[in-house]
Amino acid sequence: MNYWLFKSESDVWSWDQQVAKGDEGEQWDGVRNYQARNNMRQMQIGDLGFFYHSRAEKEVVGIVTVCAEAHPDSSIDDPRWECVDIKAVRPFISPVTLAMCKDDPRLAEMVLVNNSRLSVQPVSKEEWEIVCELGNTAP
DNA sequence: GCCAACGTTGGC
DNA sequence: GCCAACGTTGGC
Repeated sequence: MNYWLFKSESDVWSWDQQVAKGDEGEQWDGVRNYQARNNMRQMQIGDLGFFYHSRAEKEVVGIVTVCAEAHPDSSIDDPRWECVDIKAVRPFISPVTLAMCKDDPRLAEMVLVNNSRLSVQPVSKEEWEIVCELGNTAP
């Protein structure tokens, strides 16, 4: 059981759109970065992830779970790119902003804080619990 | 809207 | 295999 973080600009694919997909979920397509893809290849069904809105909001807004393991990305005709399917689990009671993560010394090693460009990233169990606590949300 | 940081591409 | 040029991301 591993933890991850998925980034999306809310005007491209938002948490509300993800929620609207329900238990069916949606493929996390459009990733064109090898590191991000490799992270998705390691995901297993049942892994949990944060859903993060980048650019405008810069905050974690919800929790998702992996509901299909890595498969070819149907949005492009190029076998190099794969993606997983994710579905919404629950929203954060209060969103956790990037600023809050940067302000918390326990999250100094978090990829979100250190490598702002990676769009699919691993989260440690400790970081997972801290961010959930900051958002008053069950881990 | 700007621009720094980063990743990718392609010429050599 | 190197690296300059280019495109994109995402914080500010």
